[in-house]
Amino acid sequence: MNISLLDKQQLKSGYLLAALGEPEFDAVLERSTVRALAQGERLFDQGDPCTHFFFVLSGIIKLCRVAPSGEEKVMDLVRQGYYFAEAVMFMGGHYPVHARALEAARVVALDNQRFLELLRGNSDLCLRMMSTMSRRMHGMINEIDHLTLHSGAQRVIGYLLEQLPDDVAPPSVRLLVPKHVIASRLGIQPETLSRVLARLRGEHLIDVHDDTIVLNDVEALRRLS
Amino acid sequence: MNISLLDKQQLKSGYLLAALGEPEFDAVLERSTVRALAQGERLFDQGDPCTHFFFVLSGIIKLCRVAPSGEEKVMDLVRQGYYFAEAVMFMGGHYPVHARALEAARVVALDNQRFLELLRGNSDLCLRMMSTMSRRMHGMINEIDHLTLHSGAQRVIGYLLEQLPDDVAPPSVRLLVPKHVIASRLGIQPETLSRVLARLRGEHLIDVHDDTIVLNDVEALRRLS
DNA sequence: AGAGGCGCTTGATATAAATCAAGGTGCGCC
DNA sequence: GGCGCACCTTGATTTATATCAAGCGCCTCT
Repeated sequence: MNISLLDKQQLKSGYLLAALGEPEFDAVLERSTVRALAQGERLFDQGDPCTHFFFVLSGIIKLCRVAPSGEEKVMDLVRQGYYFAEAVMFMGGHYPVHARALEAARVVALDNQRFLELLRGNSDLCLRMMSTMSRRMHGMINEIDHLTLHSGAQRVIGYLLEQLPDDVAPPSVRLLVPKHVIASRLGIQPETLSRVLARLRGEHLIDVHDDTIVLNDVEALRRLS
Repeated sequence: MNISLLDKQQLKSGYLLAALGEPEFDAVLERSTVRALAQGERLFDQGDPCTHFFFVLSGIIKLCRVAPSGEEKVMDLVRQGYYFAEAVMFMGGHYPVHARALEAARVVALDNQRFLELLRGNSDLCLRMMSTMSRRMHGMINEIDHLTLHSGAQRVIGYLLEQLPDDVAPPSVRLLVPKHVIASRLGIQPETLSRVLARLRGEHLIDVHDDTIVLNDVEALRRLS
């Protein structure tokens, strides 16, 4: 599928490509395509040869690993306006995770070869790329920290605080994905997530209405996380 | 402390700087210093302003986080010939972990500002840097995977196999750091590590002599990991 | 309308790993 | 020498979380 003007604008507004001039930007687009994915559709599997990286135009992409047992760990949930798999191109080879559309989604697939050519001659773009990668690494360090040094309940609270937009009153979070996906993201079972939320509700720290969670005492929650 | 010729050679043989020509390499060295650290000595703390990244000439550097409770999680153990904290410079700000010398160590401290200048004009160096960062990210993905999808015993086995040099017979691993450090690295308690090793010993899958572990059945261990 | 399926919750039970506790070994140091 | 101190091991107990199981509300499809 070809790329509409609107898509182009969205793509260019992302941090990574904002550094590019018109001719370079067009050069990237030349070999880029838009992929529309149905709910649950596969974008790539772990181990697939890595040829492209991606930008999310709409919808949510789930990046996950699956254990031999079939159990699945959600590594990341990528939303509109974010990139993913951009770091893989530097090791070539294969995608280290599976990518699935959690809901109907549209992504831009950017050609690795073409982009590497561009990087070779544009160290400003390189620095942006490295900044993006660095940010991602910090996120992973925090994730490892949380998985090892914090309890399940603490990770849940941390997730809620992380998702909290800083402009809403009362402070509240919309869960945009099914709870069992969030549980996997946090490395706990759905039952455990349910119980943690029930406990927090019992302590009047939060209120739950469908997929909206109101944080009644952000300070107290912050102390607990 | 100044940099000896031998140190220079070691530094230059690392992947990252191997791309540099003589004048550029000298430019990097100009603002670099060698730091000798005693056992247990602090190199930097989490939150310290990030001004340098490092290369290990000798000894072992421990990168860790510590929980409010005081409990410590070893994020990485950096050996001779490897870099660390090189990705932090792109986000500026602060070190995300503590760095300590596990044993007496010598490191080269490379000035971030100077290195960034160099990167700005050298996209070949940029690509090497990105490759290094990409490799590190893959390691972190695997770490998160292991922490969530594998049991303590499986992580221990995975660690042993990872450390296994591929040229020794019989297949064996020298633990170069105290066992409680490895336990923290794996996200388990020292007692648990001890028990796992005892169990594997009981099943004749490994033999333990002091800090050397002989893997009697690599294939079987690989199946278990 | 009824059947089936999915997502979620709640309860009962099981289990891996942490914690608590004690003892052993080796080592530096007074 | 012998005392204190890491480091490690092993046993007993506790605890957080997973697992198993059942039930509910909601949606879709026939």
